[in-house]
Amino acid sequence: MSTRWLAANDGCPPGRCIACAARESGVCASFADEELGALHAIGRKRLLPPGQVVISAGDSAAICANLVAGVLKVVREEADGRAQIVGLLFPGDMVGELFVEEANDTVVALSAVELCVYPRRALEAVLARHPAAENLLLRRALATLAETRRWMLMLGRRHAPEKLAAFLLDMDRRLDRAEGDESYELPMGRAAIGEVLGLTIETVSRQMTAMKRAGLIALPGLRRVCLLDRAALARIAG
Amino acid sequence: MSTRWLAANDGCPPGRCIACAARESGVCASFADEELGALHAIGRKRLLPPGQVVISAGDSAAICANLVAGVLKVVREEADGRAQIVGLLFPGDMVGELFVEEANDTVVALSAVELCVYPRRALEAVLARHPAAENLLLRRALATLAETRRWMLMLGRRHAPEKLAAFLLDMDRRLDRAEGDESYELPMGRAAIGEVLGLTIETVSRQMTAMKRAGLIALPGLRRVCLLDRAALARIAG
DNA sequence: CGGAGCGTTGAGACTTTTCAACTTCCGTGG
DNA sequence: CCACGGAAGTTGAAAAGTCTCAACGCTCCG
Repeated sequence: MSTRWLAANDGCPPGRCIACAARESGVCASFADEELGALHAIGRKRLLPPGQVVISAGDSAAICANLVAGVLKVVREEADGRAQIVGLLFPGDMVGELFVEEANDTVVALSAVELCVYPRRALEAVLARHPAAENLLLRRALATLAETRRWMLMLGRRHAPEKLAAFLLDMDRRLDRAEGDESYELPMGRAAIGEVLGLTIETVSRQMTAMKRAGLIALPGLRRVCLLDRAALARIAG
Repeated sequence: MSTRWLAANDGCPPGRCIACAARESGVCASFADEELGALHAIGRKRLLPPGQVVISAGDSAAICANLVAGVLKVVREEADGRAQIVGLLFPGDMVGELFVEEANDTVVALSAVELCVYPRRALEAVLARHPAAENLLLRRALATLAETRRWMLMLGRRHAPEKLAAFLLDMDRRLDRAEGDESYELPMGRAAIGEVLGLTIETVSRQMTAMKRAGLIALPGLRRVCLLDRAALARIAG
C-alpha cells in the first residue's frame, strides 16, 4: 500500500537530469555532468499528490529520493496517535534514510510533489564510488542536525507565542514567493503547524488570531500569511 | 578563556593510539593500524574536570575531538538564559562540529573527561583522504539525527512522567555500571535532567519523588538510581 | 441546498511553572 | 568532633499556560 505510487508513472528520459530543477541543489550537485549517468540509471521521476504517503515508518526502508519540487513532512508518531513533525523537506533535500533497514519516520507530501526516486541499495552503491557525494551528504546531515537542535530548543523551552512567531518567520525565509508578493502560502494547515510546534490545533489557531488582532500579521486566506511587523515578530520569537 | 585548557597537559606518546580505550569506537575505528599515524600526528590527549567548558557557542569552531571517557553535554541557550540540552556524548562519540566556522553549541564536561583533541582543519584534511572515515561519520551523523528526532517527539508531545521514565530507562541502557550492581549513577544533577527534558528542576524533583513513592525506583544517593520496576517504567514511557 | 473539511471560539480542567521556604548532604575550618 | 556554610534537592501554594471538549462558522464542491 505504501509504495503503490512507485509504479504510477514513468522514469524521466536520459539527458533530462542535466536540465532538472534540482540539478544544482540535490545530491546530484556533487556529480559532474559526465558522472550523472550512474545516478540517472537508477533514478525515476515521480509526481505525487498532496497527502500521499511516501515512506511509512516501520516499513523496510527500500527507497530514497531527491526532492525536486514541493514540500514533504517527516513525522514521528506515538503508539497512541500523538504525532510530532520532526522535519520539513524542501526542494533539493534528501528524502528517506540511508544505511537503515527499517524506516524510522513517516514521510508525507504536504503539497503536490516531484521526486527523483532511487532504490536505497543502489544509491548506497553509487555513493560508495563517489566520495565527493558522501562528503556532501555528510555536510548536509550535519547541517540538518544543527537545524534540528535549534528546533529542539524551541520545543523544549519556548511558549506558544514564541513558537508561532519563529515558525512564521522561518516559513517566510524558506518559502519561495511570487515576486512583489508581500504574503506567502503556508504549505500546511493548522493541524500540521501544531505538529511542527508541539501544540494543539486550537492553541495554534488562538495564537494566530491574537497576532492578527495585534496587527503583527494578516491572514488573507486560510493558508495565506502576510507578515506586517517582522521586527515585532522577531522580538517575540526571541 | 574557553580554550585555555588546550595547553594544560601533553599529547599521548606515539603508539598509544593502538591501545586507546576508544580505538574501536571513535572515528579511529575506520582507520587501519597502519593508517593511524595520520590521526595520531594531529591528536592530543586531554583530561578535563567536570564543569569544564570544552566548546563555547559563538566561538570560532577551531577544534573537534574524540570522547575517550566520561560524559559531555551539548547545550543550546536562549538569549534570556533558558537552556536546552540537545545532545549527550558518551565514549566513542565525536565532539565538536565539522565544516562549521562558528560553534552552534556549547559543550561542557558533566563528569571527569578524557578527550583526544584535533584541530578541526587538520582533521577535515585527514578525513578528505580517508573516504571510509567520512562514510563512518555520515552513518553516525544520520544515526544521531534519528536519535535526536526521537528526542524531539518526547520534547514536543510527552508529559513530565513519560519524559522522566523514558530518561531513566535511556540512562540505564547507555551507562556502564559496575557488574552485579542494580543501580547506576546519573552523570548529572536535577538541573541538567531538566535541561534534557525541557522541564524545570522542581518538576523533575517532584516526578522522581512520585516514582519513588510509587515503588518504581529507589534513590539511594543524590545521583544514584535503582530501577525497581522496568516494565512499569516502560509502560509510562510509552 | 447540503455536507464535509477546516478553522475559530469559549469554558473549565489539568499540567507545569514560579516563587519562596525548608531540608539534606558534604566539605571546611574552628 | 562539631559547627558552619554553600550547593543541591525537596516541598508547598498560587499563578500561568496549554489542553480538552464542545459548539459554532466559514468555504469549497458536489
